[in-house]
Amino acid sequence: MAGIDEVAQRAGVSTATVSRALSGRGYVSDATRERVQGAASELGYVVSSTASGLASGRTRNIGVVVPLLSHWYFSSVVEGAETALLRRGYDTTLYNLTGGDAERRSVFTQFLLRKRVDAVIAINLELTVDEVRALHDLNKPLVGIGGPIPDVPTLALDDLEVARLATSHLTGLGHRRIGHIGGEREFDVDFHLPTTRRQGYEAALVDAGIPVEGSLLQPADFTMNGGYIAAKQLLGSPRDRPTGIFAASDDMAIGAILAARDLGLVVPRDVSIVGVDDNQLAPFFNLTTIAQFPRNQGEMAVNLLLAELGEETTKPSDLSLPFELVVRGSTARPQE
Amino acid sequence: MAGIDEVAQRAGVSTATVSRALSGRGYVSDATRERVQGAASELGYVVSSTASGLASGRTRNIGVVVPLLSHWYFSSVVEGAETALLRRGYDTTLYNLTGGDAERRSVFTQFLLRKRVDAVIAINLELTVDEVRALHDLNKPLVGIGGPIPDVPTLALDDLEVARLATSHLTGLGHRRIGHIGGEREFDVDFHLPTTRRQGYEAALVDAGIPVEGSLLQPADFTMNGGYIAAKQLLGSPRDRPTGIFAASDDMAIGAILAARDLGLVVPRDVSIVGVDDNQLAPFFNLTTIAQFPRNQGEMAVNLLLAELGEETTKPSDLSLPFELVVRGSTARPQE
DNA sequence: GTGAAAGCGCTAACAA
DNA sequence: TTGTTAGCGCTTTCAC
Repeated sequence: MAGIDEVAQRAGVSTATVSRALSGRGYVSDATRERVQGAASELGYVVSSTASGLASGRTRNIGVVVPLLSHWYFSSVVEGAETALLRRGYDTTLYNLTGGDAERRSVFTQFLLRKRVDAVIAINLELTVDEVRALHDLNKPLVGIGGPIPDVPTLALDDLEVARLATSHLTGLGHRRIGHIGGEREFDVDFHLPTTRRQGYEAALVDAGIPVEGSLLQPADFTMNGGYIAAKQLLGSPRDRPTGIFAASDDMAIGAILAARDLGLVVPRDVSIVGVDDNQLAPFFNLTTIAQFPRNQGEMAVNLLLAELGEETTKPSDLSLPFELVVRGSTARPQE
Repeated sequence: MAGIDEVAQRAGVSTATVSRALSGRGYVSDATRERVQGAASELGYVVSSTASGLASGRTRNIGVVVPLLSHWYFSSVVEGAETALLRRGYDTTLYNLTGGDAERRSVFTQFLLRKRVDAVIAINLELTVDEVRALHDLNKPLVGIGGPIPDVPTLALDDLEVARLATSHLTGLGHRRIGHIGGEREFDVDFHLPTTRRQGYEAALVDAGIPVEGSLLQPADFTMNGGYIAAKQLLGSPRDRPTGIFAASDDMAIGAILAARDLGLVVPRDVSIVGVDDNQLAPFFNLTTIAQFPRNQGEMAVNLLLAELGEETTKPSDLSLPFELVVRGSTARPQE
């Protein structure tokens, strides 16, 4: 494969000029630049990332670390980040931490330190002080999604407000007995998302002057099956059955819809159900939900990171992630 | 950060010996190796991948190319591949082709050619001759999943047999009127998977002496909603309604289950339904299905690829991917 | 605006 | 088994 000297020769310039022309760093006249670009493309020349990386210290590669990939949310965030990076000429190197502690340690003490990446995006990961320091010592910027991480700029959803909005949608419709699915202590990893959403639910009840009742809280594991089981519990007894349910994820909300059907209840006539995510199944189940936008989140993280790397980019001014109530057919006024 | 000379100095050897001790290439006495490894870990030394890559021509990084990431199947395959690679000390660089033609071209003419990766895994991608040649010219091995690609070893599911097995399960139970959801011409990309599965369905019918009926074929787009609509069509008319349905994916099969319920039919009493995939929702819906194992597929591809790169590994002897009938509660004998 | 030349931090002949 | 040394293919300083 053609090297930089062949391009230089063909364009009648030095290798230094080729480098400048192709990377956009330093002064090159327009005429020369075009000549070089022409020569490069005729030869099918592509800069060697290893040589360029060694000489410059920049790899044009970003590490993306996820706790899990085979889940709608994470794969969508990664997809959004990868697309944004590719557009800017960056590669995306993926680290999936599903393998457990030893794997996580090796990623943070070996893989991320071998200078393959210029910077790191950490998705829904509570990084330790040591993990952050190791990266900062190497001068690798770090951006988080799903925060907060000390000393790391982090994009985060305001889960309290998300839950409050979802629940207020129900109180606004006139519901007074509202159940909540989520918030199991056991699953309270990841920045206490389940707990925070439960608190948002409670805040909305308080806002509406409704007392919080322990019996209306059903812990679940954020799966459809978990939501199904929890909803059966909530909806099973005919007396003082809730007329509305706020589930902390769409999967659980859909499980709740299916549980309601199995109990002979009609949604939303007998019970209104609202979720969080707006995942790919939500439209099919006609689910009212609080949408979040994972692809866009990945892209925002990229913009934030590239700004730290000194690239020209539209740095997000606000680190709070957007969300939005999407009203579909699973919620309505309660029956008289 | 510590460099190789510091390690060499601390261990009292030359940099060449450090390189050999840490990479495992070339002779080093056990005593020396341990001394070097000790020095390296005390200093927190990690080999620079750019320097090592430039000098050796090996990057210890594999490119994984997918048409789409935010789907259970693809994210699971990538997860399996990434885990297997990480275990072997390799990084995984991800290329998602969702962006369209221009993006695909840039990936194959720029990104993959900049020598960031040693080899490439292509998932469910019909590569062009040019794309394959560009990689082979650079001496980058290539392995496919979901094959066949000319000149490229490819792991593939025998879709004809998968569909035949699913359908035979129904004929074996005594079903004679069996509908099929899938096989829309429009979606017949990706190595004709939909068409092949339809042919397997037809083959099983022929095996059982059952004539193929056009009215029992319902095209759909492999989504839950598509399966729902198709099943409504198939099950809507009470006379000569099929007693069994083979859907070419679990998502469609689940859509069919929900359609049956909405029509007042009980699964499997009134209609048996079988899918393909064994995805994360299948157990919840108690769906009988043909399981495939995407994580394992990613791992197999890695083993195949590492063998081509000359690494010690258990090279898969058989390029056909395993599948398996999983009988759950959505299939039963037809009613008398 | 462009060229000459000195590295970037390793690996791999080759020699010992 | 280990050390010496010449690159790997670029980028960047400095001089012009």
